[in-house]
Amino acid sequence: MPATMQDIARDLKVSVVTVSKVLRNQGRISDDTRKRVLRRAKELNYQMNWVARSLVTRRTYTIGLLLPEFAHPFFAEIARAVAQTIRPHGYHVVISSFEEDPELEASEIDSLLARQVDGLIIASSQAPSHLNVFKRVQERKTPYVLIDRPIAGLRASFVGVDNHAIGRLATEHLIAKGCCRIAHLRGPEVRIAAERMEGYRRALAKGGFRPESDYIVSGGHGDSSGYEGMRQLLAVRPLPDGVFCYNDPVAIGAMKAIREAGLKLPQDIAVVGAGNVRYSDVLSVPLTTIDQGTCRIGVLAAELLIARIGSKCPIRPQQILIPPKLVERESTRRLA
Amino acid sequence: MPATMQDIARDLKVSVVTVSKVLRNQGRISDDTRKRVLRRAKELNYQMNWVARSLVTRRTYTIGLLLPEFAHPFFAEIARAVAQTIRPHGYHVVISSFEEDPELEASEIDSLLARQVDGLIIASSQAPSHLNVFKRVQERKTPYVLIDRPIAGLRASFVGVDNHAIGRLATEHLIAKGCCRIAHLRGPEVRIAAERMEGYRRALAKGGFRPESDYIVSGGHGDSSGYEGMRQLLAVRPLPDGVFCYNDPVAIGAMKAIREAGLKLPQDIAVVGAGNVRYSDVLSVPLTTIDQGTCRIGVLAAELLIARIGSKCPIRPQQILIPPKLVERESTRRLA
DNA sequence: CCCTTTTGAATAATCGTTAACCCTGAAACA
DNA sequence: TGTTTCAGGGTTAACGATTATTCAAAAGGG
Repeated sequence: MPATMQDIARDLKVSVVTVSKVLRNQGRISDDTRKRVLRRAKELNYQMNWVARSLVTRRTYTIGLLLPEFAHPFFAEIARAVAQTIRPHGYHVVISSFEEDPELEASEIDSLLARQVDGLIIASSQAPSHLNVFKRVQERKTPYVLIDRPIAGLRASFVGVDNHAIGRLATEHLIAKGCCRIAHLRGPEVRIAAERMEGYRRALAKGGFRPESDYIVSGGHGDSSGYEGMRQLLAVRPLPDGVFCYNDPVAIGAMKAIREAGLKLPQDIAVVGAGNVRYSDVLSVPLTTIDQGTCRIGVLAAELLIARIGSKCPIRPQQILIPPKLVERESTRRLA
Repeated sequence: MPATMQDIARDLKVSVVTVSKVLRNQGRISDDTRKRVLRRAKELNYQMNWVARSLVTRRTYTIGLLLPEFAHPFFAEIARAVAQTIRPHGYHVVISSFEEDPELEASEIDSLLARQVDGLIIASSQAPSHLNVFKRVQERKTPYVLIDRPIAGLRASFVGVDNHAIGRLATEHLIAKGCCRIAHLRGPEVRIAAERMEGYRRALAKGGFRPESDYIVSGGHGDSSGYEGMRQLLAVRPLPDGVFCYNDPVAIGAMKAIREAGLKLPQDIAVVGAGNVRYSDVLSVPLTTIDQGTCRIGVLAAELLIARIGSKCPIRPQQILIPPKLVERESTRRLA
């Protein structure tokens, strides 16, 4: 039903190629013809059929964005940044979330490849032992950039935050604030969480503290696991006077538990989160957190990908680690 | 580089069509041929080229999702629901946000049409006087569903919440809780905000209260405008003892202002939000709010759209209003 | 006036699949 | 024996663009 180049060409008694050239501003076309084509195109309300163009140019101007879940503010923010960064280049983003399910992730990657996306941005949940999907991506020579979660043993571009530094910054801050029994609500069994904990450990050691295993509680990445983790910590004696939480939601859950226990925040227990998620400054006790430059992750990943798509010869993988920044708020504002 | 049906056909000395038929489970093919094709396809790691298929079938199995901004939890949630609902049907979603800019919205819609999406889901920011974009969509006969924000004068399918009921529910709840000076922090100058306010007004009138114009403050939809709006309200005498806020972020901002003023929540001022956004139950004073069935909006819109795409003959537009539900939490839990 | 350039546009050949028809040989039926 | 029927496939022509090549006419040059 919508007009095609053929319609324009027929009406004007020129060839389709001529129309195509005018519309792309390419090739030698007389001013007269150009104007007639343009006019007729406007009259017919012509819109390029991108599917047809993609078939021959092998470019869809579409990139796939694969996220564990995009209701999570962190990933939502990244999605926004990616979309805004690529739009000026004429790209669109096909988004998909796989709910932390590696198999679903793999099948979605294949699906996006079949749709001929020009590139992929992935916050992957694949175990380092299951990298077949990525082999398939590489065979196709579809550029891709990993974000947030690096994968050991995969030579791929990556944009993320320095998780080790997050743990270090948070812990050093708590030490500077005079805490001497610093606990850690760590995240799930993935690399990022391990790195943050390692940063915490190093900072503790450097500060002259001995790490108590009672002070480290494992959990997930939601506020409920933060809440439960904190309840567990509240049973430990002596009570910790500072907690570094895996991320902001966990910290928010932890703060709830602390309040419910009748303890004062930050006087009795100081809390540091990570992520600088929206609303973390609007809580009853605004949360001190480590900003991971969420927005920049999206922007940089997108720019990196676009650059790779643009260049013919494959550039060598590039790793970008964004240095985190401490954002001090009330949850650690105690007499130092 | 990736294998095509031709590669398989050549290797097996059959025609491309035969391969195509096998891969689609269509037509009469002997069991032997079928198996050989399937085997070779697997060997070559064959993946359908959806662009090519789309060109001839005129189906991309892609829908466009247009949102004002998807870092907002409300829209992020909808996006998730939409994506999950359409995935089982083989659809993918191309997402785009237009930052509340009607012109950008229009150009994105055109852009998505050019990409031959099978359908559109839009939370539009178009003024009722600028509906040319939608005329273009209708001309193409691309099915679309409006969400969240209805547009007067547009015969289109719509899924949203009953905003009038939201205002009513919230206000009646405050009245039931014994508030007698109920203020309203209203949203921006759009229809939804007006409807919520109308619900508030009606409920007030029905409860026998006279609406004071001082008690209604206009604002935006972010927490900062809630904060400032509330500061304005705090200067009014007599002080309100209950506030119905346009949405949860506004309510969160308002609660911050109330706390800063040294007032007790909910004893001095009770607060009701709307949206039941994540984290609204994890605040220092968990927020009483009106649940708009965010997830259901996404699911229903997606199902409606898929149904429209599936049916040849255009079904008549369908409007779905989801009844909101009160979620009572601490921010209004006072002696009734 | 003939030859070379330049200009402007047409032709032909894809791109990877699918839709609509057509063909062939063997079994079934009369 | 002649006619159907049907299984199992092949042929041809799109789909709506782009790229590469070719070509005719006008323009320039000696």
